[in-house]
Amino acid sequence: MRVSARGDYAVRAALALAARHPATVSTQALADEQRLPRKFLEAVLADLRRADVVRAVRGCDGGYQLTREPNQVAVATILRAVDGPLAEVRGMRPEEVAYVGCAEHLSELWVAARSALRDVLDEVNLAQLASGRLPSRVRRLAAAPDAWQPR
Amino acid sequence: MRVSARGDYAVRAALALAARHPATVSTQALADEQRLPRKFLEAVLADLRRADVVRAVRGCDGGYQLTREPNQVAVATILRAVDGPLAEVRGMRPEEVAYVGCAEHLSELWVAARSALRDVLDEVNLAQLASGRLPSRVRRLAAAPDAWQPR
DNA sequence: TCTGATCCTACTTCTCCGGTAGGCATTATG
DNA sequence: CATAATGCCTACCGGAGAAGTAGGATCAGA
Repeated sequence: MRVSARGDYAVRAALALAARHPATVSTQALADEQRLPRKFLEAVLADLRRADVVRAVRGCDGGYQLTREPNQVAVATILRAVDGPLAEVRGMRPEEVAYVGCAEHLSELWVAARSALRDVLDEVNLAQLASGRLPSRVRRLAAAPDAWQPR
Repeated sequence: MRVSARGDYAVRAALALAARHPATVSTQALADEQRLPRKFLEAVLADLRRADVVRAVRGCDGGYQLTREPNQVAVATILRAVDGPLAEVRGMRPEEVAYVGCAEHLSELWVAARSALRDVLDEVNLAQLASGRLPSRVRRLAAAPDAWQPR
């Protein structure tokens, strides 16, 4: 799982918007609050707008606001909007890579891995993440013995 | 989760080696069997050798063999050997990214996602994958309602 | 009209990815 | 000893994407 700077910034900006929902917040304010490069964030927010996650208000006193309630926006939705699909194998979707011989069951593994990812990222929304009240299954994953240890 | 061509090829080559374990198999034979570009596969196998996943036998009739039994080699081990860590956020490990304000709980989410990935990729080994006898938890993930549907 | 926003296009710099080429080192076999 | 098959090493290439940056056009409220 590779979360790019775009993905990271997008989630953080969305969280900042969720915290002030339904107010309108400018790029500058978001950038200051989360210490993000403003111009780059602009491009990221444009992605979120095209994906209909946020709405833009132009002109003086403009900015962005979430189009839905924070508890209706999954983190996965944001990540998909700025980076592509959650899981890819050689640039293709896991279910569409074909294997021969002893590798035949490999697609099943990739699909299972994606499914595991979805069970986390599609099930956590901005309201939960902002408040720290994550679903119990997710909390259990993060609390696993070596979860915070690198491998 | 982004599995590169390197990762995909590495797992498939390892599976082919597992199928003939403990025989020695040449790069050419592996490439033919799984239809992989031979020269590129050479570089991938070099990574696996440096990670001590396979042993190389030089000279005429040389090739590669697994250093351990197929049921002792996790898929995650192979992926880490050729692509880096399973999970990265902005090029860093999930546990070492720091957040301020309303994004404070974000690391917990990243760690949970990595943990979910590990629960799949670290728990499946070459013997299971070659035979298709995946752990029940993994099979259940792949059998989930929309697991094979793109999102 | 002025000001503070978003929006759009373009550009840069750097790194990685996928792959290829050629030659050297090693070893079993005839 | 010669040969052929193999792994090993270095170098190279073209394309794509990542992470920003720059500058200006456009829009709306005071």
